[in-house]
Amino acid sequence: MKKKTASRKDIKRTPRPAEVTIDTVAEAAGVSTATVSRFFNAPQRLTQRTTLRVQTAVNDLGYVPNLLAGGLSSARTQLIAAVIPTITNSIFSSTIQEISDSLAERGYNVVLALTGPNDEHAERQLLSIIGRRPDGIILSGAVVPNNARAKLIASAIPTIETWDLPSDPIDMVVGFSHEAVGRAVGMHATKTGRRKVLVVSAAGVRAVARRHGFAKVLLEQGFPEPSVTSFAASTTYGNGRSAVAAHLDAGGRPELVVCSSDWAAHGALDELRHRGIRVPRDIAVIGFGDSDFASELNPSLTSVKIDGKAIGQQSAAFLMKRAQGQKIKERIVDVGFELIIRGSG
Amino acid sequence: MKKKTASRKDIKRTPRPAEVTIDTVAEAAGVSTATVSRFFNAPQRLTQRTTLRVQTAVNDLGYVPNLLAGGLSSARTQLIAAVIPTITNSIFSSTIQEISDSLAERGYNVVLALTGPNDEHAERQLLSIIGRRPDGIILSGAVVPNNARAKLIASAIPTIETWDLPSDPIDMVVGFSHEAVGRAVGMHATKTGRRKVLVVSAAGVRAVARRHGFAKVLLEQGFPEPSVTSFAASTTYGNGRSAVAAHLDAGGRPELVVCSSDWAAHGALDELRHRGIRVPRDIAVIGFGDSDFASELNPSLTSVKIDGKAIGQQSAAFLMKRAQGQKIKERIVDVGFELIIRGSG
DNA sequence: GGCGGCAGTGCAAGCGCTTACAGTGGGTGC
DNA sequence: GCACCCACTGTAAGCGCTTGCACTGCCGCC
Repeated sequence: MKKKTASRKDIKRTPRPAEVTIDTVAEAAGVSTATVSRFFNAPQRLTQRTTLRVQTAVNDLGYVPNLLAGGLSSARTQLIAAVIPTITNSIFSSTIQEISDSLAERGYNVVLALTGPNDEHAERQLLSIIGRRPDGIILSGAVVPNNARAKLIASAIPTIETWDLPSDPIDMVVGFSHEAVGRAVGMHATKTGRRKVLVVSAAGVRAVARRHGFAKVLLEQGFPEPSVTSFAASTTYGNGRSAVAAHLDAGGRPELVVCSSDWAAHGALDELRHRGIRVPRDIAVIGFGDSDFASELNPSLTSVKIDGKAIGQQSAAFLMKRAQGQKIKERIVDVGFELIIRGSG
Repeated sequence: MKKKTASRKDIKRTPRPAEVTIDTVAEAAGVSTATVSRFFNAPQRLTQRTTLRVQTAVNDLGYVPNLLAGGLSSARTQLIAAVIPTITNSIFSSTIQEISDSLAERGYNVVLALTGPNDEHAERQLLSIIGRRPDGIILSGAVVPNNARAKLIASAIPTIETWDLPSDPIDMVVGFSHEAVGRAVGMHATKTGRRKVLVVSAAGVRAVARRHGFAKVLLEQGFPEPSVTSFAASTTYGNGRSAVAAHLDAGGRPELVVCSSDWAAHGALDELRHRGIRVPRDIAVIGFGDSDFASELNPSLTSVKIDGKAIGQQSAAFLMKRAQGQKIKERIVDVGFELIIRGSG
């Protein structure tokens, strides 16, 4: 539908509150906007004299470049999205911290997408994240719904799945096999001959994968199926305590308690001590995560160490390579894990 | 400098990889871009028929609106910045989580600015955050350098200082008085008559404020000055253990150990038990933060409860009010705290 | 039958940057 | 002395949205 329209040149609209823009600075410095832009993005291209003039104008005006405009124009947002279930007690925080630390000086920021303890908000969060056109997306512990997965792929945003080794990766992967962790713990358990096991586990897919790997080894070695107490979200100190208490009260007499987090293991340890049960003589305890306190407990806690910081470093390196337009041949990195055997068993 | 330039109409530039834009959708749906925009931002303004056509086009094309462009155009980014020292073991995570949770369904995302355990990166991070033009900035535990403070004010971005009650606020405040917390703990200590105190404390300004409030009350009541063991960053389980161990080994015989975190208190508790010292009979222990495990320890831990979630809720409410253009009269909210006295003293 | 009102939609001017290309001027080689 | 280069700097066309106004057509009312 065509219609004749008056010229807009002379139409007054309510203007939005003026902002100090690159034009303001350019005028003040007596240069073009391109030069001001270069001052921030390619300073080595300017003469010292020009640099000084722009610097002065920037300081005088207190100019802070609008990264939205810059990002829109350059198609580089300097934004990395971190997709995790929750930020509270997150085992992934070391990874995020490392990514932020190693990329901050290049001007990157991390934007969070919290998908909820059970991925309730995964789809909504991912859509909104894709809308922000980050230069990279780090997925940790969140399950990506199919619809979002398709959009993620279509978006062509570099994506890294971490803390796992998915069988059908979206793009890049930096992680380890939870199944293998479970098997390693299982091997250790069978080696020490502890037949009756209580597993205190979260219900998430990774915790379940570890549990399966663990149980598999036990069964293969002719050990009985372990008892399982499962919790909806990630396991806490309180979960560990109450799970052990309930199990014992119900007449369970385990020789080993395997927990899906060090917190839970810590709670288990305290509950056992509280009941006068010796660790590891009567019952051994194994955690997961090798938290900072694991080595300081009494007895010190046997646990599985994951190098979350290394995952962050590798992920950051991947993203920087992509940012420089390099192709990455080996897109899957297994950072492995380490079973650290300490006093608790 | 004017110069004659050829018309650019016919100049070919290397085009950037095409993106599905609002124009693509508009064409596919047979409507204008304005209508597509309204489909996302004011759906109630469209007829059902139009809505359907746009919806179909959006689905077919897998269109995800570019929020950078939208933000630039509307001057609303739907981005909230959270400025905190570190994401690992952060006491502020409950606040951030709550802000994200309560604002996510309105399309907001949280972008992080990690200033470092001792605010090393505060200035750089704040500048980059201001550049992203968030709709709000939540400051928690970070000390804002003067230069950044000036730019923050000039930016006119709604800013909320949390977890403290600054004497000269930047804008809005949702917090409590650390000095008052210290005094409350001090009152409790003097009431129980424990004269010799060891304080295990972080070196940050808020922990120091609590320590001062605490010491002040002790001195006022004629108690001796407490001993202090100080740690650079936030205090850990290991810090608590080693501080207590070192103090006792050096011949200290405190009647009360006050820690600047529940982690440290937990470590202190374990160290005392390890040495066969009874809590609270011989030595009492007090923490800070009322972590989830505080009530589950043996003995349960006396601690100071801060409602971090409430801080998040109030902050989110403030931001939404501002977003709707409302003026806020009472810009300072004291959420208070609660000394929870449990078994440890 | 004419008219005002109104709901729905379109037009097109920005939002504040980046960057491909185009000038400009001084230095260099012959 | 002149042609070339090269290092800097400027010009201006977008980047993909939002939104103030304008326009259209339909309804209800007198």
